[in-house]
Amino acid sequence: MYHPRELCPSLGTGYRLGPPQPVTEPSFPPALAEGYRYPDLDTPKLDCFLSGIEAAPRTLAAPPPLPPLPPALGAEPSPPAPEALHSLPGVSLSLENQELWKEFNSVGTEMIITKAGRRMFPACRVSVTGLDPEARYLFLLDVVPVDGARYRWQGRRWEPSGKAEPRLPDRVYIHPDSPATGAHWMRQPVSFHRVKLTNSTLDPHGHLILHSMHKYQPRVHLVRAAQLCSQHWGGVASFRFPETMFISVTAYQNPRITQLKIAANPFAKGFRENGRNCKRWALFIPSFIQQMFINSPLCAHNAPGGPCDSTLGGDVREPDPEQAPAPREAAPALAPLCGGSSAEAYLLHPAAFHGAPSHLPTRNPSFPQAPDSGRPAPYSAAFLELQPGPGSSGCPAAAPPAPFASHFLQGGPLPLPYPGAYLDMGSKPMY
DNA sequence: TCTGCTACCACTTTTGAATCGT
DNA sequence: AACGATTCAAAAGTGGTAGCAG
Repeated sequence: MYHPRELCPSLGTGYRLGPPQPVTEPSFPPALAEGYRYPDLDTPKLDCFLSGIEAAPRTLAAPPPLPPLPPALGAEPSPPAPEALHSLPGVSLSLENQELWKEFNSVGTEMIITKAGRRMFPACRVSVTGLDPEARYLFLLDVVPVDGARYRWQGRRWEPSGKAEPRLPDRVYIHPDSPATGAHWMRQPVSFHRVKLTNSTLDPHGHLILHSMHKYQPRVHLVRAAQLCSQHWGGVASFRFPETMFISVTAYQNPRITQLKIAANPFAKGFRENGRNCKRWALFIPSFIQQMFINSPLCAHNAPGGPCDSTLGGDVREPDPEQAPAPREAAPALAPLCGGSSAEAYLLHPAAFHGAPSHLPTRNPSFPQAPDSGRPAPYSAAFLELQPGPGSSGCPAAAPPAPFASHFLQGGPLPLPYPGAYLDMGSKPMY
C-alpha cells in the first residue's frame, strides 16, 4: 500500500486524514457546512492531509440539497444521483476496463478479502481528460458501503440477510504517482491495481478495511494540489461507476465469478485447463464456453500487449507469447471501449482491455516539478454518477440491485468525500 | 448441521538485482 | 564508464481446500 510518509516526511507517523474545515471558510455558513457532513459520520478525525488543504475563497453558488436517507431494505432504489457540482470544470473520467467490470457485474462481482489483504480484480483503471497539464493532482481511491445490509449467498443469488455491521474507519488509497501533473495523469490510464482489501479491523498495512458479505463500491477522487499535504488546493472531483459494485467475501460463493476470475486473471492461470485444478474448470464450464474464454481476450492468455507498469497495470497483464517480445515496461496497446459485452464483444474488440498505446512513454515517477497554479476554485466537491457506456451484458444479472444509500456515495460538497478517512502511515512502501 | 473464516498448498506472474554485451 | 538487454531467483498474487470456530 502506498506510503505518503515518503511524500511528506515532515509529518512523521500516524497522522490521519480528514476533510478540510469548511467552517473556516468565511463565506461558508457554518450551518450549511454542518449540513454537508456525512450522515453516517460520527466524529471525524480531521487533521493533516485534507485539513491542510485550504478552502478556496469562494463558496458554492447553489448548494445541492442534502442527500436522502437510505431507503429501507426492499424499497425501491433511489434514482441515480444527478451530476453534482464539479469543482474541476471540464474534467472527466472514464473506466478503461469497463467491459470487464460489466462482465463481472452481470454475474455479481465478488471480491476476496483476507487478513493479509487481497488485491481487487478487476482493478479500477480509469482515463482522465480535461486536466490542466501543468497543475498537479492527487489521485485517490476509497471503497464505501452501498447500503445498510449484510448479504448472503442463497445458492443462486445474493440476498440481504440482515443489518450491516457498523461501518469501519474509512481509509483511502493514494495512487503512488501522486502528486503528478495533469499531463502525467492524462498521458495514460491510471490503474489502482495495487489496492488491497482486508477484513482485519486492526490491519497495520493501510489496506482498505471491509466487512465480509457486504456490498461496496469504489470511488475515485481527483484532488488538485501541489503536494500530498498541500496548503492549497484547487478543486476536487469524485467519480463512481455503477458497474464496479461488488460484494466482499472471504471465499467465493458464486462459481461463475470464480471461473470469470480464473479466466481473466493471469495469476490464476494455474487453475485453467492445464492447472492442477482444471477439473473444476471443466466441470462447471461447458466446453464451448471454455473455448470462448480461451479464444477471448478476456482470457489473459490471449490478451495482446505486454505487461503494464504501475500506472497501467491491472487486469490483463499477461504477454502474448505469439507476439513479438516486448520490453518488460512496454505499455500495452490502447483500444477503444467496445460496445456489446460478454466474450463475443471481447472477440470483436480484443484490445479493449488494455491500457495506453504502445508508442506512449512509460510511466516516469520522477517527472519535473510543476508549480501549482494556485488558481482559486469553488469550494466544492463533485460526485459524478457515471452511467454505463454503450453495450449491455448478455448475461442475466445474478440478483437485482440492492437499494442505494445515496448519501454514502454522493457525499456532499465537502472538499473531500472521505470523512474520518484514515491514512495509515505504517505500511510498507511500494515505491 | 450450517456458515463463515483461516492457513496452507501448488502454481503463475512480477520484480529487481546481477550479469553480460555494446 | 555508461547504458541497455538478458537472466534468474525471490517475492507476491491466485483460487482450492481442509479444518476450525461460532
